[in-house]
Amino acid sequence: MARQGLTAERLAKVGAELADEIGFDQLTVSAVARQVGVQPASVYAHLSGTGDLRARVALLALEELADLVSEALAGRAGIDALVAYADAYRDYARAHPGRWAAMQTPLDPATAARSAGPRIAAMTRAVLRGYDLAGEDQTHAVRLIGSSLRGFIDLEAAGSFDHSGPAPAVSWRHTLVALDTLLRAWPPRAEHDHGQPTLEGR
Amino acid sequence: MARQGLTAERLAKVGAELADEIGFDQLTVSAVARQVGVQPASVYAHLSGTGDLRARVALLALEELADLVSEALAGRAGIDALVAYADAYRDYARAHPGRWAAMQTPLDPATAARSAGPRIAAMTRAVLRGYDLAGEDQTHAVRLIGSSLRGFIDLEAAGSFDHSGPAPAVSWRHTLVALDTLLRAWPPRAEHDHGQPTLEGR
DNA sequence: GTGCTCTACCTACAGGCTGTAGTACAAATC
DNA sequence: GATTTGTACTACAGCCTGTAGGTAGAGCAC
Repeated sequence: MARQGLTAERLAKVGAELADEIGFDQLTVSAVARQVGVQPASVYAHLSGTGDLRARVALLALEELADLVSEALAGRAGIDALVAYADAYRDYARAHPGRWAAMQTPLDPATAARSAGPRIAAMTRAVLRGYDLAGEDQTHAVRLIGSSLRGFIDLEAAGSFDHSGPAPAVSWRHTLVALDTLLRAWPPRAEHDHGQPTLEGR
Repeated sequence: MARQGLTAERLAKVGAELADEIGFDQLTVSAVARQVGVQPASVYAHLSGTGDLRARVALLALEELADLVSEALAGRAGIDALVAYADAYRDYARAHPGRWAAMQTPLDPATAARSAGPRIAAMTRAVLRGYDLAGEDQTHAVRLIGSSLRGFIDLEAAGSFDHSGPAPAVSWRHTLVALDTLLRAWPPRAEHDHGQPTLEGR
């Protein structure tokens, strides 16, 4: 009855917190409405639906992560920058699993262009400035780093590392050192009996 | 009216195909019922609900992938085995996006133990037998490989590589060569001005 | 073939979520 | 105080889940 002062921004913020608690795939218009103590229909005055809600949470998460990465990278280079960059990702994902999940769902191209995604991409390339990479090699390196970090974080979040060996944090450190090693020696060369079979297609 | 001969196995198979078409997150009891031309309630005679349906699709996908990987690895070692292993993963994910997504969702521990997951894990370690890794190093290597491949495949599926540089397949080859290089030189060592800052915690 | 049993599949329904239409009431402006 | 604006409401239609209880076909005994 009394006005709550709902806005799309506030709903996105509530949605982000709720996603961290109950999981991004459980995030619905109804859940947000319940959380702020309002009827579901009222939310539709500010959001166009569940898809809109989730996209806004994703945008919010990208902004937050971009800010954290930006802060982490300040004044660092080489492996220090790489570690700071990677830790910013992993720390964020662990602290905010719902927002992390939100960031993984593809945005439509127009929205993606307006998001903080490009800002993050630029910082990723900035990390690689500490290494000696030119042209396409840089793209390959960006993709390798992105793949490894995202894969590790997803597997850790899914609990895939829970039932074996040393703590994930130890493997994480090894992974970062390994990536640093690779970047310093880029491009990698297959030195194998058969020559370079892997670059010949199948 | 006429009997369809529904079974849990057949429903899981239909579910797998449907997931590839409409997306794993759109896979519901209702959708499967529609697909086989039956009332939703009838499906509950064979499955305990949407969760059960999705878990069965995941198990089916794990079996399929395990068979493919097993076949791909036969008679190969070293980088050839690594490439065959990785390509089996990527090919499967590209051919069956819904089943790939199904495999990513965590199963409950009891089900996971009975799945083809352990079989796949054993084959992953088999790939590493071509390299000289002992004890914990092997675990770290398994995790790095798993992370990199899964991350790459997920990013490619999400379309993250669509708007830049060379074709993903090119980066994929580079990634595999890079991983091979790393495995041959394992453990990686940080050779940096500051010593080994990354192994000291933060 | 008649009757029995099992079970596959059905209709009907309760409850939750989405999204739309139309309404009441609070706040801001004049 | 009257008007305007917009916030939040009730009511509803539609789809999905999952349960309860009923019908009919398949296989078997005789």
